[in-house]
Amino acid sequence: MTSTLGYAILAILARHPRSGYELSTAMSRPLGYFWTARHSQIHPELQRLVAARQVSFEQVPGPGPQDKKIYSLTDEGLAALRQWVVEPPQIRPERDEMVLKTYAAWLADPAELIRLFRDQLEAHERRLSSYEEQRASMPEAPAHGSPAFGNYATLWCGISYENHRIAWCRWMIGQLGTDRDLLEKNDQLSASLYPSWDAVKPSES
Amino acid sequence: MTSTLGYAILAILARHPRSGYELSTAMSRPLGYFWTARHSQIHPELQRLVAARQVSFEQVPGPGPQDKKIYSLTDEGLAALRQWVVEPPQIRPERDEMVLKTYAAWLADPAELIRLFRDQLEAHERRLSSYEEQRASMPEAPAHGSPAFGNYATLWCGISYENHRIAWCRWMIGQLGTDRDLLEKNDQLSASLYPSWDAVKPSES
DNA sequence: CTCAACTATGTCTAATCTGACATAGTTGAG
DNA sequence: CTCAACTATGTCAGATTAGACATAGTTGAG
Repeated sequence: MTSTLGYAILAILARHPRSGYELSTAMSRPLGYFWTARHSQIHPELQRLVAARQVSFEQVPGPGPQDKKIYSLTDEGLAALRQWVVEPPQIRPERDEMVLKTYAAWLADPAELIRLFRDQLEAHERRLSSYEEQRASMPEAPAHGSPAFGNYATLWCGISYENHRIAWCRWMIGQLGTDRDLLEKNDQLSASLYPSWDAVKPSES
Repeated sequence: MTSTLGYAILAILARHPRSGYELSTAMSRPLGYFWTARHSQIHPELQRLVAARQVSFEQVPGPGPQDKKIYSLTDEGLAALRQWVVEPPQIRPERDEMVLKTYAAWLADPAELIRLFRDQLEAHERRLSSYEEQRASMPEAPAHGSPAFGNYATLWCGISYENHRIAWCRWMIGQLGTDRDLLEKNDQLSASLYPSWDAVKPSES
């Protein structure tokens, strides 16, 4: 019944109570690296969670114009979150635009592709350093029952992911950088569409 | 103007013409590993692409009840696809449910978590073997201008990704398997919510 | 012969999510 | 003082997507 976004909110509130505004800033960085939501999604979801008695709130006069609503988990919310954590995840279909571009990369100019992958490589290297910095200011092996374990384990995943992505970008740049195909390039790009498609088995995907 | 789904369709049609039905089967396996769509999404999108003159179709009496519509790229569609390939990808926010569960993993029973991560590990190992099989029946280094290069490069990415994921699952299982915290477990799980939250700096996310 | 699986195209509702719109007080830089 | 940035909560229109509904002929197993 509760959506995954709902559980994301519960997971943050389990650390400590927050306002909707604080939740939306938390969902951009660093938690936003694996789950994002705008405030326009968070506010209605909080109302739903309150209706479902999984969170409650307390009105506090904040520094801003309006009263802050500080949300916290109810016992019911905590129980639901605990149950959800160990359930197998929904199979969300992967939709990776870079891989899709790669699937069609044979149609493009290698020099332009190299530029694209160099930019990607830089972005992933930047994110990796940011992760490494975070790891440096973190205890080595937090106890499983402490929130720090959640931070530590997600960070480990992020570092592993960025390393994978960096390796792949470097491999692509290497592949595209060989001279052999740069020479063939012009022929290939000017070749007509479907040169002999009815001679090709459709099973080749 | 054209959506990413539109480019996914163009990318498949660039290999060779297909019907909407064939597109939807292609979008489940193996292309579905990085881009999925149901036929209920594909048919309307094809109508849009026809209206935009990026694809055209030819009616063919198929084996089924209705005429097959065989779609193929127009020159305009091919040009649009080529341009899109080298453009920087949209920043799609990551939404990884397993990592979200990991973020909240400190709340759960380590034994149940191990079960969860073992299942994930097995799933990723299965997918990796399927990728390795595909690689075995594939030329070593296809020319950049041939569709086989697209297959080869996406497969390389998939193998790298599964290796990262497998490494992370194994690391998690190792972390959770230590006895030290199994002993602490009962204390932690029965600890009350927010034991001293107002003593904690809210900056700790 | 019957039934299930496959081929083939389409529509519709509901959920999720983005980006814009709307309002409004505080704080600090120049 | 003024203006931008920040804090703070909310709504709404539109795009994307999943899952169900709808129809209907062919093919092969038992």
